[in-house]
Amino acid sequence: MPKRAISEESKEDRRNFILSCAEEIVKTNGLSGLNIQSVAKKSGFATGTIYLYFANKEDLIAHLTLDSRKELLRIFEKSIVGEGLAMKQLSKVMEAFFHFYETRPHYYELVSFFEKNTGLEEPEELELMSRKINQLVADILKKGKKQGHIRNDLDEMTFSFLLWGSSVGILQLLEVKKSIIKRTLNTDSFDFFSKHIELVLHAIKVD
Amino acid sequence: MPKRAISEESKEDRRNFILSCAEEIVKTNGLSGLNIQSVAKKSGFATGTIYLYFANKEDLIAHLTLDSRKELLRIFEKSIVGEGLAMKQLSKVMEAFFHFYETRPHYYELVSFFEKNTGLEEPEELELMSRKINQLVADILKKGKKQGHIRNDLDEMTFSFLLWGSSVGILQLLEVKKSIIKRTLNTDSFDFFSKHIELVLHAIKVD
Amino acid sequence: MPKRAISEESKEDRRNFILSCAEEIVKTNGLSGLNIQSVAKKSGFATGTIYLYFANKEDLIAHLTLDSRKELLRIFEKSIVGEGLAMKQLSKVMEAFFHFYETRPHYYELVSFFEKNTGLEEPEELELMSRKINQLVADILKKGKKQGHIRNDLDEMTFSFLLWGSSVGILQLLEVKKSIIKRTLNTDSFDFFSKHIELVLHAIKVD
Amino acid sequence: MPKRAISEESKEDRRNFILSCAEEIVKTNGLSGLNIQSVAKKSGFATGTIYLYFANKEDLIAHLTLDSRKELLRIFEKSIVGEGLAMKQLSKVMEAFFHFYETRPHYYELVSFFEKNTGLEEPEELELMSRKINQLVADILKKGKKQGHIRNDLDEMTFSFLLWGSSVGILQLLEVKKSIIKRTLNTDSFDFFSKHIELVLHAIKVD
DNA sequence: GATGAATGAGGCTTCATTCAT
DNA sequence: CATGAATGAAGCCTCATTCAT
Repeated sequence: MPKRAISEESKEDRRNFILSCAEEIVKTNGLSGLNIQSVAKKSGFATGTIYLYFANKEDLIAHLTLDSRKELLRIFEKSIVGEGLAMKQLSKVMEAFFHFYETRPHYYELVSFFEKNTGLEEPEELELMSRKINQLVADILKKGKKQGHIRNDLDEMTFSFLLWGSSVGILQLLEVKKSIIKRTLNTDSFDFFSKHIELVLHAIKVD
Repeated sequence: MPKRAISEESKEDRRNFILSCAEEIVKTNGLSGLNIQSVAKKSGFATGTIYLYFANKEDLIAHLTLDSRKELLRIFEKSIVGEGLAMKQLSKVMEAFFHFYETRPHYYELVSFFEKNTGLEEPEELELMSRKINQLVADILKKGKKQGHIRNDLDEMTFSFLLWGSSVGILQLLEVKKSIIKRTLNTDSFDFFSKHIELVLHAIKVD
Repeated sequence: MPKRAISEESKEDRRNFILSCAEEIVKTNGLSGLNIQSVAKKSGFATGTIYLYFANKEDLIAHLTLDSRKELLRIFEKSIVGEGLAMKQLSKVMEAFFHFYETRPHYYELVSFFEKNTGLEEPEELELMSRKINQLVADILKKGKKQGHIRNDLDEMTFSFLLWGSSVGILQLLEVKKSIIKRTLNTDSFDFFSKHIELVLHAIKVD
Repeated sequence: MPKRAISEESKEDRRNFILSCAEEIVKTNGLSGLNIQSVAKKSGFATGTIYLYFANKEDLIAHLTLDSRKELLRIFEKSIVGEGLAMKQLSKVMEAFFHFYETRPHYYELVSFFEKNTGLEEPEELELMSRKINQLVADILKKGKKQGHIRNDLDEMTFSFLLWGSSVGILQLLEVKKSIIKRTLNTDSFDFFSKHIELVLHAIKVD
């Protein structure tokens, strides 16, 4: 059994290694710059070997996305530790999102990959992570309501979706128009995103 | 009715026809499903003919985007006609955005095309349209401040960018997760987007 | 008749104009950069119009070459005027060749065009000009023999061909390796070609 | 007999095979008749396979040229073996050139390929071979001077370049005008080229 | 398991030439 | 005569995937 366990483990390791290589490529060249040959080269494996670990390119991308979301959930959970106030927690989560995003300028390409390709559904596990992230935000909301700081007439799940969508959209905008925004508004990216946070908090707080 | 004028006109017509064919393809198959050959086939022209009207594929995409933005501006302008209150105008503009978007599920792919391809800058005219749209929103804000309905401590341009980014993001989310949202929240797309409008208005209104 | 004559003339003019435009393109972009569309654009005519003056692209190139050779003959003839000594005349002709060539870096592409395209024969008129140029050199040789300065055991026509071939070859080499030659030999193009002249004269002179 | 070595070797073999197929095409149809598809077809590989062995068409042409030059150097070296007199060696080298060329009517197209395409530089290795060939001739010259048979006032490198250029030019002329030359001069190609050799030797010999 | 050579369809673009007006 | 829009074959190159070893 030990032997098996070891090889199981190393297989998992190799899989993760390939994934990390792929991620680096996406970071550098964007999703469109990702191809199996380059992943093989970077990881030191042969082309065919990649297909031993992933059914196809799409599967690889799915796992790339999944990993990102897993990490995002971890980051979110860490960000609210030790903070009692829901409003503050929300703020922390959003800031964490900003920082997560900043190191992954091409992340939204991954996120949006699955609907760009007609008929492609998100793999199940991927959706699970999304739901967990959603739940985390919804829980904060609920807590905020109890604390009396957040409007009671606000569906938690709806807000969670809206927050996600709007935040991703603004980070995309930053990615696309960073220089224009900087020039026009005379602020840096974080200042800009902070305004978003401020507006969101304002929108949901009890007057 | 000089001959010149006619041919000029019909040339413009054919150009627009090609553009509309391309748009249809994007609608159906997404941007990644757009290729010159398919545009040629759909429009009934030969491959080379497309290149008489557009310098290359990128140029065609640019004009696709440009046309969309032009129409969006038109729609925005029309949406606020006859409405005196800034808050109402903003609401109308956002609703118009929703309806515009609903008929162009792949529009954001166009919008984000130019930065996904490293080094590709937005053509000038394209940026001009963006600026005009931004200005339209900023003007409404300014008016709202005068009317005393919108917070004075809100930079108009910043808000304009944020509104754009968040709205596009939410519409993307709808596109990607329409069914999940419907299932989870038990609402339709417009209801969902209306919540976004409501939150935005709440965020900026004078208490 | 006047009218006809005029239009005849202007037709010839337009033809020459097109030719000069084509030549300029070859000068700038090389023969491979020459295409009917660019000739049309540069000359201000429509694409189809070019085909009213030249049967096809090949025909146009043939006339381009023909014109060059005509001018070359003119230049050769002028170069020997007023010079009585055959050896000096030969020297003058070769110098003239160098200068002619220098302003037409892509001339040899034209010269060699006709055999690169399998089965293509030189148009008759083109050959006539070649023969005339050959004759001019042969005549100088004959004269030089009479003057007692040039070896009698030298077939004039053979030499004429050899001179042409070797000189074109050396000018091509200069074109291709100008910088290497300059660097390696520490001379300029004319110095280099002068060595060629010197060697040729040395090779044929009576000891 | 390690497996690695075998596959390495066979890979090299296949590469050479592709090269030889390409060479045959150039021989038959000229450089302009060379296209990747035809190389693939002739070699029995798929289009994409060619790109496993050569980065692009240009690279393939470069190696075609390189191979030719390598062989030319080999031939030159062999041609002078066992011959002590520099003048005789030069003669042998030139004869060898003639024979080499005769079996490669399109060789000069390869040689001149790299400058016809603006901005295209000769690959380094290619230049190295040129330099070696040049050096071989220069060495013969030097030796001839020592032997007292070749003029001392002759720069070896200059002569080497001139010899190359003139010889290539004459062989090109032969290629283009073989039939005219035959008809006009009543000699065969080798006789014609021999005259060139004779003139060159005459030009450099000590009187 | 691992390899990596091979595949070949697919996509972009060019350009000589034609032809209806 | 002149136009210039249209053609479409041809060529370069990429890359997801397969399969024999």
